[in-house]
Amino acid sequence: MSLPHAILALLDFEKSSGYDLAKRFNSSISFFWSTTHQQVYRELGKLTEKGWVEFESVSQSEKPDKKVYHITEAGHDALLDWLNKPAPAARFKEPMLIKLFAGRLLSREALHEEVDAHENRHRKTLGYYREVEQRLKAAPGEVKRRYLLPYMTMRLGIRLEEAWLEWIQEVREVLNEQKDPLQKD
Amino acid sequence: MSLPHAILALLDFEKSSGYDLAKRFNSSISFFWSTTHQQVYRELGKLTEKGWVEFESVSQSEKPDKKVYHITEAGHDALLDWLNKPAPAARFKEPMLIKLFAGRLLSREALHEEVDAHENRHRKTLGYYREVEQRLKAAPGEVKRRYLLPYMTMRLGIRLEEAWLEWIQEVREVLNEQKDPLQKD
DNA sequence: AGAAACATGTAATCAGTTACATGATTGT
DNA sequence: ACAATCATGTAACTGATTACATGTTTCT
Repeated sequence: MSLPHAILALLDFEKSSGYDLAKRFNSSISFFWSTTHQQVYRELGKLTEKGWVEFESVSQSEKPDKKVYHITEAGHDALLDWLNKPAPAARFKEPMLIKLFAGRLLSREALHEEVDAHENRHRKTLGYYREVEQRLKAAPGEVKRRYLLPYMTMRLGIRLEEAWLEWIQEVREVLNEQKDPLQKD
Repeated sequence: MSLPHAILALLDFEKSSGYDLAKRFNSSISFFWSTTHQQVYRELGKLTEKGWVEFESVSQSEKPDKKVYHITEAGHDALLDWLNKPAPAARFKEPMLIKLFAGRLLSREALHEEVDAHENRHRKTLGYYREVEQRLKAAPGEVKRRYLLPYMTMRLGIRLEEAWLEWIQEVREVLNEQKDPLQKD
């Protein structure tokens, strides 16, 4: 029930094509909402039927046409309605933690590999957020004001990534038996 | 593709009924995998057909019968196969952050309400984890050894909750205009 | 007396993923 | 030559949620 409203929220900021929306989902806000272009196209069809969005076909020279969607007044109202209700519960599914949970069935090497892979992934993501952060800090005042709350969502992303990386260090120490976290020492 | 393996991982630790599995999902490991009893029952049916789990009906005096499921050798093998493959990607969906992202359309009061509700939720969860942590630290050595890696997954839960709470403070300061995080001062 | 917890499930629907399909342009 | 990016979509399937259904015991 949140995807259509996430799309409306993005379009309310800036009109864009389905393809472009999918990209926005999978770059800037991927850490709290991700999806595929297939789902976006399907959802845009439903939103068009409801009259919450409309599109103009833009023919680009030498490139395939694109449909640039924008939010309508009815769509804006629907978004406001949704925003004024309490947010649905979060859903977090992390298969890697199932592996760690049952990790006593794996070799130390296999566990280290998994942990290394995750460290790379999280370092990369954190690096990306910090880049975006620096770019935003260098932007004009009006942009900063407009993007203040979207930026705050990214601040959480940064804090969560930092927490992950600290935890990964702790796991490594435990795997190497340099630390026994359940002893009260 | 991870739920059946999450069930196998839990059963590999300790046999239990469908009802009980659902409870285990929604208490100890809910922060990285949650589900409903309906889904668990359906999945247990499939796992039984595959021969990866089996059950015994236990008639309890004065209570309805329960089916106590345990993992089979084939199930253990299937779990090991899955554990030896790289973990699928994580999925995190947090509707509250959609609200904050589009928060410029809301009143300051509405935003504060949402933030307060989240602070309560995360404080409660963190309190619960810390209780479990204290109980584990007081447990016998064999229990500690057995639950070392499951405990490490909870350690991440603790760190993520702490990160959320710190971030919520930051959001509050920004909403109260006590802080402008995009100024490089 | 009523609510919550114990215990199991079916049915219907909704959300999300994977596979397939097409065709042009740009970069290595 | 080959991969990647731009740009759009359909179809099939799998995963997850919500509503419904039943009956007991224990707690307030």
